[in-house]
Formats: sequence, C-alpha cells, structure tokens
Amino acid sequence: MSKCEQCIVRQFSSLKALNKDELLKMANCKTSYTIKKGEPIFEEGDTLKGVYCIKDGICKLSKLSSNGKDQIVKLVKSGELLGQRSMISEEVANLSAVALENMEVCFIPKAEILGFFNENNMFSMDVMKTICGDLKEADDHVVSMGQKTVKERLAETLLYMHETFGVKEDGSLHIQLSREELASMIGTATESCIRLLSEFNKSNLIALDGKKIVIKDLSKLQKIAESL
Amino acid sequence: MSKCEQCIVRQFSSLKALNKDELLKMANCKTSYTIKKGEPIFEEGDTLKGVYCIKDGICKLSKLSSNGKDQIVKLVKSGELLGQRSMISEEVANLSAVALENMEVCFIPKAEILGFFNENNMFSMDVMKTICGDLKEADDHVVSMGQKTVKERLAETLLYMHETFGVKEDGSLHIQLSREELASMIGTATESCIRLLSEFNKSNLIALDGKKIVIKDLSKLQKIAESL
DNA sequence: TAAAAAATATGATATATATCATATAAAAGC
DNA sequence: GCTTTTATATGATATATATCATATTTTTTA
Repeated sequence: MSKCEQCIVRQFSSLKALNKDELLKMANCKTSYTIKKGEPIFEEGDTLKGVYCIKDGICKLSKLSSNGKDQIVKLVKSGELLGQRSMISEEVANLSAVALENMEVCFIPKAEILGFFNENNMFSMDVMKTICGDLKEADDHVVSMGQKTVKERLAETLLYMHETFGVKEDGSLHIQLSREELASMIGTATESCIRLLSEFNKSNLIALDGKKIVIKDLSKLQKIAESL
Repeated sequence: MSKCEQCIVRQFSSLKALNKDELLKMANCKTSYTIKKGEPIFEEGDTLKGVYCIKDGICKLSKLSSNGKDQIVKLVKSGELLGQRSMISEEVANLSAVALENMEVCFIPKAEILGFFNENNMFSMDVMKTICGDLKEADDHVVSMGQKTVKERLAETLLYMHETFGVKEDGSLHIQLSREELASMIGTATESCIRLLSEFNKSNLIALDGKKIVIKDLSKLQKIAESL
C-alpha cells in the first residue's frame, strides 16, 4: 500500500488541502486499481461508493443519448477526482468513465471523503471550486454546441486536446481518439468528422498519420474555432 | 426592510438551511430590487459582490458566442439563487441574467454568504448539492445539443418549460419567449424555430396564439424529444 | 501468417437547417 | 389614430451535415 503523502498527482486535486494525518488515514483505506484501455471505471447508473483519484492515464466521460449514440462530455487526466458529483448529490452516476489508455486509479470510500468534508473546510471549499469550474466549462460547452458549426467545434476540440493534454515527443496530440470517438465529442457523424479532418489536413492546418494528429497551424485553427 | 424569515421563497433555495439568527442577520444586510422585464440583473464579465435571491419572476441566463449570437443556457425562477458559482470560483460572471418578466430580487453581500459557509455546514452542503444538480443538468444539456436534431430539441425545450414553469389558467405555457429567444435556447435560426412551431401546430401537438403556446399532445412531444 | 473484423476514407445522394427575401401581423412611438 | 418599427410567418434557395454505399487500410484473432 503506497503512501498518499508521496503521491505526486495529489497536488493537482482537492486532496492537496488534506493534512498529514488525513493523508495517512486515506492511505490506509484506499484501494489501488489498474484499468486497461477500453475498460470502464464506472458506468452511468452505477451507485458509486466513493471517489476515484486518477494516478495515471486519461479517461473519457460520456453519456448515452436516447438516439442510441454516445456523447463524450469531457476528458479527464491524472490528478483529477471522479465521482464527486454523484457522491455529493447522493445520486447514481450520470456519466460513464472509460479508460482511453491504461490507467492507475485509487478508490477512496465515501465515508472517508465525507469525513474530510466535515473536518477540513479548505478541502470542501476546494472541491466546491472544482465543481464550480466544471459547471462553467459545461455551460460554455452548451454554448459551443448550440452556436458553432461542426467545423468550428472540430477546431475547438483539437485545440482543447492540445492545450489540456499536450503533445508527444513527435509533436502529435497526446490523446489519441478513434474517429468515432472524436465525432462523439463534437456531436457529429463519424464520416463528417473524417471528412473535416481530411479538409484540415489538405489545407495544412493539421497533419494526419493514422490516429496521430499534429497541429500545424494553431492560430488558423483558433480563428476557425472562434467563427472568424 | 422585510424579514427573510417570513419570505416564502426561502424554502426553495439553500437559504432554508439558515437558522433564525442567520436569517435576521441576512435581513439586515440584504437589499431588495425591482427589475423590469428585459433588464439585466447582471451581465457576463461583471464582478459580482454577492448573490441574488429571486423573490418573484423568471429570468434567462445566456452567454454571447463568438459568432455574435446569444445562447440561452438556462431559465431561472423564484426561489433560486443567482451568482453563487462566480462567488465561489472568485471569477467574473460567466453568464448574463436578464429578466423575462418583472422581477423582485434580493441582493445578499458576499461577506454574509461566505460567513454562512463557515458557520453552517448544512447551508454549504446544500449549496454544493445545488451546484452539483446544475452540473448534471448542464452535462445532460451538452448531450442533447450534441445528439439531438433541432426538432427534438424544440420538443424537449417545450416540455422543459411545461414541467419546470407550468401553465397559466388558460393552459398556455407560463413562460412566454419571443421566437428569437426560443431559437436561442435550442441553438437554431429564428426562422427554423418558427417553421418547426408551425409544423407542431399543424400536426396538433401544440396550439399557437401569438406568444402563447399550449401543449396539446404531451406524450407525442415526449416521443419526439426522445428520438422515438 | 492468413483470414476476418474493424477502422478509415471517399463518393454519391438525401435531408436538415441556414440564409435571404418578402409579406403580414403585432407592438411601440408620436 | 396613424406611422414606424419590430416580430412573426412563409417561400425560395443555398449550404451543411447525415446517410448509404463501397473501397482501402489497419487491427485483431485464429
């Protein structure tokens, strides 16, 4: 059982607000998991008995629409906590979390987290701020979805992946999604997504090599994303 | 200066968690406003110095997209609090709040609310639950926007207004939006919105009389909204 | 390694939706 | 009350996007 105190990713989540005693308590009740690419951490409708702290890897949060298709709502990387909202609302999970790469996550039981809420005001304020940040992002997402074209949303999504998850040594986006997944982030048909990627490729905004995407003209992509 | 203790709408917001002393304190520092239809309570980018408790009336929360058009993100009715997110995140307002009818709102200064956060755990947990509920709604909204057609979204929006804000004595939706506003909720062109309303009217799903909309076939509208 | 399956790509076409134009109706101002 | 402005409605048309079909490439599995 590894010590939470020494875990580097802790500083990126609300868990940074915990003191040494609390971290020790947490280290004693947490369970570590390995999740393989493509496997779920939890699925919508699941009753979560705690929160998940992502130690390594990236996952997608998605929801099945009534038309039978999945919409990817968000991508989440190491350092972040999953399942806080359901825990606080005392509701089943609204979204499914599925690993996009092999992951390491720690599960922290509900009782433990709720204890920290009561004892540590800094922790609860920090969680609250995180959720408020998520809400702002979600509202902005609604505005994009409502007002932007598919092309604009594709540009925006590529920029989001670039900014938030960075690039590999070869300059390609760290996150590698299938065309279907990318389409499901944008809210469009897979074929439309592929066509627009080709178009961006032909006009030298990006370079494509299999699932690898290199952003070649950031400022032009920004202009497209901003409807300019 | 009216007493918050006797205010009926209090029970619908997190303020229900406050005790008598806290309510008295709040009554002493709050300011009451009247806001006329069409006027803003605050606008995106404003620095909010507290939260607004809606005593009467309904307002829209919207955001200007980079294409120059407004997207209405949410409608808010009496009993709810406005501006909590900005206050907690310590950021300027992300959305504009504009009155859809004449409104009465009370302004409660930031310092007061932050005080309650520290002293009253029930209050802060309730605020947190509210924001979590908003986040869930926003995520679901993203899924609708990404996966549903304009027609489905119109049906969904009419049902949302029906459920959440009810109908007048004559059976018409309590909320009366201009066609432009309705289009801006759905994320479509005004003309498309008008055309689809006419279509719903012709197929007897709704009845139109100026801005008045009567829902005549709830279950068929539900089927349309659910892509069935 | 070969065969099968899945993902990607692209063309042809259908459909949904936006845009532009114009008419009518309603609301606001004088 | 009349005039001006604004909102609603509807037609014609353009464009974006979805769907269906099929070829090619990549990945998986036997």
